Amino acid sequence: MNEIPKAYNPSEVEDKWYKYWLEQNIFHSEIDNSKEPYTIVIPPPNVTGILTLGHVLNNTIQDIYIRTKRMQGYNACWVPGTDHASIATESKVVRYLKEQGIDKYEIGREKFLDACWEWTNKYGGIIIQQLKKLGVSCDWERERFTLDEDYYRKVIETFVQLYKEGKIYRGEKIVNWDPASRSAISDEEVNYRESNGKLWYIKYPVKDSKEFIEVATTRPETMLGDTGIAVNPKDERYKNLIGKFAILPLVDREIPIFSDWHVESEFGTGAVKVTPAHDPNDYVMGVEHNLEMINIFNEDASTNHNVPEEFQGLDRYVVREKAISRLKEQGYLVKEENYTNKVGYSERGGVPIEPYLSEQWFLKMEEISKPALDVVRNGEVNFHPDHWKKTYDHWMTNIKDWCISRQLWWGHRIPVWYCDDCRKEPIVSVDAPTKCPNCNSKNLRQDEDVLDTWTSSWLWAYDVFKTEEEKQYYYPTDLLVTAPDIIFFWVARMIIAGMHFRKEIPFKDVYFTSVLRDMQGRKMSKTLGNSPDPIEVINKYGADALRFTIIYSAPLGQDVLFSEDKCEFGRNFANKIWNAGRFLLMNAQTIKIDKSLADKHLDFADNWINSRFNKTLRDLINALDTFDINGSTKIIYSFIWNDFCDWYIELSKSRLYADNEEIKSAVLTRSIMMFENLLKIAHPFMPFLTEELWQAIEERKPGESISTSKYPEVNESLINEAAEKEMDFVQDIINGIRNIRGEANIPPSKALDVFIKIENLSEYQIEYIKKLAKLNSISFSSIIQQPKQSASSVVKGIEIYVSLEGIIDLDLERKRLTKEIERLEGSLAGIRKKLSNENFVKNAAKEVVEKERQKETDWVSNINKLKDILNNLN
RNA sequence: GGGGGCUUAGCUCAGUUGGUUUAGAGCAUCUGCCUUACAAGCAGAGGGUCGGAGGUUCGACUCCUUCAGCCCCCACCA
Repeated sequence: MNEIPKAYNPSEVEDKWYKYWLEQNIFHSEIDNSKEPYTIVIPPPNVTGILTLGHVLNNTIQDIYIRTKRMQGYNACWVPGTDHASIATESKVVRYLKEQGIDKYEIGREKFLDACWEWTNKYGGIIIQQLKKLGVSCDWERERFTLDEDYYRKVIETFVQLYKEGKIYRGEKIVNWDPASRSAISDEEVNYRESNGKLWYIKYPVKDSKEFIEVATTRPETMLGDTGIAVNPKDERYKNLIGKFAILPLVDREIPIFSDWHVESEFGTGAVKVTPAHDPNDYVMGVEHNLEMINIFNEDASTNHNVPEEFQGLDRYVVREKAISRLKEQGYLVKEENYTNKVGYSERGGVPIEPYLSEQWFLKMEEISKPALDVVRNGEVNFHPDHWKKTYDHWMTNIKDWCISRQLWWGHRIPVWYCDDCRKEPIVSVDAPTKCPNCNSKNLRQDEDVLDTWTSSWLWAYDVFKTEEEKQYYYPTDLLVTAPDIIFFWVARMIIAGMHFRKEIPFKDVYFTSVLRDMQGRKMSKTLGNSPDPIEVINKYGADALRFTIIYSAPLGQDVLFSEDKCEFGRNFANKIWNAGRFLLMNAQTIKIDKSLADKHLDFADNWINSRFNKTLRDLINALDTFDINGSTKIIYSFIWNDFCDWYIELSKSRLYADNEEIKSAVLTRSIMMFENLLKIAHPFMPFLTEELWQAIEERKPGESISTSKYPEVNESLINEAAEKEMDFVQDIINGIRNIRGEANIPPSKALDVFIKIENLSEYQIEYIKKLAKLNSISFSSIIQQPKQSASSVVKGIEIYVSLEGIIDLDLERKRLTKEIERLEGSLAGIRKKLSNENFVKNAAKEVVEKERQKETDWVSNINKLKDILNNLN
């Protein structure tokens, strides 16, 4: 290695090492009973999705744990895969076909599914390739897809099992209907958005009277399906009307006026038009009061034949306009007001949902969710940050039955068959029945619907493993890392499934990642175009830089504001490590590496860095254990940059440039060994750079990798307070001199002469101070007098004089000293105030008081010395 | 209407169970440097009465109450 580029170039090394890791099969895990498993299952991205910064954050965190545990000797297994994402994928394919002039319903189920598979095969590999660019160490041999044949079967088996347990039923209910994909969706798939609408006041004539009853509505078009009017039982205004009938304008239907506690007298007019087929609340009232349920919409939310002819076949919003203008013409519209309310949108379809009465399959949740609630409450499953526990608890205790059928084709088809001949009980079976068990008819028809995507992903934590042996070994998994927005969709349901089907928790810890926002705090989204493409960022800054930056800026439980140029931070850090390596390796070309000298010629700098490293390692492991992953990056950063680069390497230079070959070898060998340690602890965060440097340090055996090297262990005996104290002292002296130099703008090329009033300084201390403070000479003795034309500093009671003959600005120096004296006097005043407070002396801990007393004497001494210096300045 | 989170330097954020002088880092700013690892760098400096008010305490960025602002989640006000 003769020429090492000055700057780290990630694009030259990343692909090379990823390929190497795959070739060496480093990420693959097999059952090994001699090792403890450490398992993570990936939150499977949508099969045709592309990588977002959210994925980057979440997969980097998983990779950090997997890589750390792998190096620590665990059998680390990270199972990757993708989700067929029923509705998301299907709507993409529908849109694509539409652009080609092809209609889903015209080509039919089979051809449509062919198109979906084609689409999946075309785009399905993209996100996987992108994840590899990020450097994640998934076991790709275990890659799974929720529509894999055997996985598909598991989903079906689960349905059948639940059906047999009596947990699944079919029923007609109001569901959230997505008119764009013409399917039911679950409550969780509806997003509510503020919308500026109107509140229309409409009067309905009361039958056999001249009176009117006035109602208010945000959705006048639904009046075509009105079958009642409700008022609060206590509302005096309407008491006389209860039991009478109103005549529905435009339709001419007689509808009953009744009372119901759901109605709030204060809102609107206090009278509510009731449309049981198109409003969940009205539905409840409809059932209680035996109202007619008139469905006025087709599946695409256009009006059907249940409305008067002039309104038929129109889009719901067209009907709204038309209804209003008719009402106006006929004098029924009283007034309209601006009104802000929340409108539910389909998460995938992006259009307002329509509450819609239809026949669907439901899963009873109450009973099966109980054990899942317990394990979170009692801490078998831990959330990080743990305040999500509350959210979880609230949802779980108010859980509703889950609508699991979707009027879609891309997914797991519901394993239910109906006999067209006897029309008895539906046949529920994993394998297709050949004949009806009741009448032997072969006229069987399978349910057209598929299952909600999440009925496949809730099995993910264990059914990604194919055999029972593997499930026994790898399950429960250790950690789940996911975005908090799928806590109900996925996390809760996985815990439910784990507890119900395997009687075991699916994972011990759940880490909820930050939500990524742009620098204005807006959520990153495709439509805003404010989300940088991670691959472009990787190409520009490097995968390691992106990984480190995003983790460094993502504190647990808080949103993170991110922009591409923040990655300069990570890039600079990578470059810093690169150059530290470059320095060591360049020296290794001329200085012999000799591991037998590793413990020879130790001085306090060596003891200090060992001490710092072991403390750092201890802190780092603790941070990872407590899921303070953001903190862990800070620990690594400051050790590498400040301790190792700024001080240790700089200190080692004076010994590396001396002429004792053995000392040179000892120092360089040690430095490189320390560097290797630091590469190891940084590796899970920045895998590519660290592998590149680790491989460059020495000739490695074929197949060796830092990924499988042994993670350092804390050696408490190397934690050395004396060495840290000594280092502290030397650093203070150097900083004092540097401050004088900086303040006086003396260029580093001008070597200074320094006098220190101290009895003794070791040879190393002298060398280090000279080197780092750029001194020409250093004189010390306990009787040194303040030289003329010198600047001064008092460090830990020790006077330091920097001779500045001919260049000193006495005014400036006086100012500097005065400022320092004022600073100390300020602090002293604070301490004295404390100490003169009897209660403090009486109540505070003895050590604290003692510390303050010590400070007082120290500061008084420093101040006096500085005052003398100031007085004698000439 | 409930629940949760946030508010510390111009910007983005640290600050562990309340007690090392005058609260830290990175970026940005200013000054001096191409010092043979790194200008993506080195050295130095300036910059914050920790959102407001009150309280607990010998002592509060840290604990409590309250107010204000911002953000999320949940909930059947048509």
